[in-house]
Parts: sequence; structure tokens; C-alpha cells
Amino acid sequence: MTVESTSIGELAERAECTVQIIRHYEKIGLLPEPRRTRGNRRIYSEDQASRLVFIRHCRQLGFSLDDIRQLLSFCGQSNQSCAQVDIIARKHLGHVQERLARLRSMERELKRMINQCSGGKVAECKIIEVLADHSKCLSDNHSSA
Amino acid sequence: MTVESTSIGELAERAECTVQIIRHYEKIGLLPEPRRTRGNRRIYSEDQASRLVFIRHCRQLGFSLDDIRQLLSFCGQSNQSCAQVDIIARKHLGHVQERLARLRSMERELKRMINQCSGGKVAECKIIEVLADHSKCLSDNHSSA
DNA sequence: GCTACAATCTATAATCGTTGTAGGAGCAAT
DNA sequence: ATTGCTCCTACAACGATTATAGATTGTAGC
Repeated sequence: MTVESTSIGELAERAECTVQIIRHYEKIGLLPEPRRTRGNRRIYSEDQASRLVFIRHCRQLGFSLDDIRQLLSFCGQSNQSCAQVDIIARKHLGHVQERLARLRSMERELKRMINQCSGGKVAECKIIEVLADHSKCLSDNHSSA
Repeated sequence: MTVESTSIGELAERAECTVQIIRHYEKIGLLPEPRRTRGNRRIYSEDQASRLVFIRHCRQLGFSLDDIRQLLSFCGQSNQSCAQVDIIARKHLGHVQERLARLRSMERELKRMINQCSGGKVAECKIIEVLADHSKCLSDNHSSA
């Protein structure tokens, strides 16, 4: 029966996040309010600590905090079907794949654009030309920036 | 000498963005303040319209508004070297490729996770297990959410 | 002219997840 | 006692967009 206790700083290191992220998660109700020392400092139990690690791992996989909230709530019901978990994961995979597709096409067009540029003057710059989408390059006269 | 004039709604449609995006770009100085009708409605010249199209095309390629601000400023100096343009584009390509790498690894792990799930109970759910990063699935008892 | 309705106007807040700031207070070592 | 670190609260900023609320303008039908 070791007395488990972790400071917010240690926990941040373990969960690979910042201290203020942890406080933020607490404020939005994603993490429970931990016990405090006499000096008002947060001390985390192992349960609470691994809850954060779970959350951060989900974030690393791109799940939204709302998704994570749901995943955590399913964790509490261990003898229910995990169908909901599966749905969330698959939906998220779908989002990731959509973003991948968009980024891939961006990459393709950016590469094409850059390769066309022969390093001359702006006036003949293929990059600008492509960006302008076949219209002439615009003057900046009216910009208030 | 046709009198070019486009309403904000028409322009939004042409540039594939919303009306409030256009007003927002104006407020942050990315678009010049257009002329107005007697009834105080914005009317856009062809120059202004194609400036927005340029901006939106850049956005579609993922450039930040700050990048776009710079690209637009280079447009005004058509006989300068386009080296700066090239640098911005290459730097952005780098960012896109970093994001791609991260997303690809997310996709890989998500797929692996989902494939392991045999559709049983939460207690045996591989997805939860993976998310918890090899620690046990946490109860939700202390959650204030 | 009246009415209805769409489009526009301004101004401001919310979104998402995180980071930054300012000004204190706790706590260990010197 | 003083340094120097970690921690505390509270609140603003980031980036780009979306949403909200309430007023006004323009247009079409009657």
C-alpha cells in the first residue's frame, strides 16, 4: 500500500503535456479535481494519473476532447458492448483519412507549383501564377495591411 | 469599359467562401475596403475580386493568412526576384509534409486498433486497451463531467 | 403604397485546443 | 533571509472561421 502521489509537474512530464493543459482539463471537467496539499498544491492518485495518460494518448491519435469524453464514459461500463467505442474510432479514422486526402492533394499541387518555378522575377513566377488561378497577379495598392 | 461591380454575395460564391469571411478579411486588412452603394452595400471591382480569389486559392492550399499577406505583398513587386515566394512555398510544403507524416501514423495506429477489436464487451475492448497505453481501463468515478 | 422576404449591414461572442501573461505564494537549499 | 524553482489563480491571445442578434436595404408581388 504505497501512498501514491504525483505533483502536477511530474504528471505533466509523464503524460507528455504541459502543466497548464492539466489544469485546463480539470477546469473543463475532463479530469477530476485532485486532492491538495496543505499548501494548496494538486496531488494526483495513480488512477487520475493514468486517466490523463489515456487522454493524452487519445489526443496524440487526433481524437477530439469530446470524443475522449465519450470514450472515458464507456470505460466506466466495462460489461457493456464496445460497439460505441468502435463507432467513435471508425468515425475518427474517417476524418483522419479525409484530412489525409486533402493534405495529399495540397502536397501534390505545391510540389508541382514549386517545380515550375525557375527562380526568375516575380512577374514570370509560376508560383504566383498558379496561386492567382490563371488570373493576373494583383497589385497591392489598395491593401490596408 | 464595362462598369465592373460585384456584390459581396456574388463574390462569395465566386471565391467559394462565405460572406462573413470576406468582411472578416476586410477587417484584418487582407482585403481593401471596397466602394459602397448609396445604401451602404459593398461593391467590388474586378481587381478586388481576383485578389480574394487568390487568397482563397492560397487557403485551399493551406497557406496561413500571414503567408498570404506576404505573397500578396510580393505580387506588387513584379520585377523583383521571386526567391522569397519560393521560400514561402517550400516552407509551407514542409509543414504540409510534416502534418502528412503525423496523420499517416495516426491512420496506421487507428487501423491497427480497430482491426483488433472483435466487437465484444468494453472490458475486453482492444481499442480501449490501446488507448490506455497498456494500463488498465479507468473508471469514471471521479469525473466531474 | 404595403407586405413579405432575401440579402446586406454592424457588432460581438463562440468555436477548438492550446499557449501566454501577470502577479502571487509555497517550498527547498544556501 | 534570499535565491530560484514549482506551483497557484485568473484571464487574454492565438488562427481561422462560424454563429448570433438586431437593424437596414433592395426587390418582387399585390
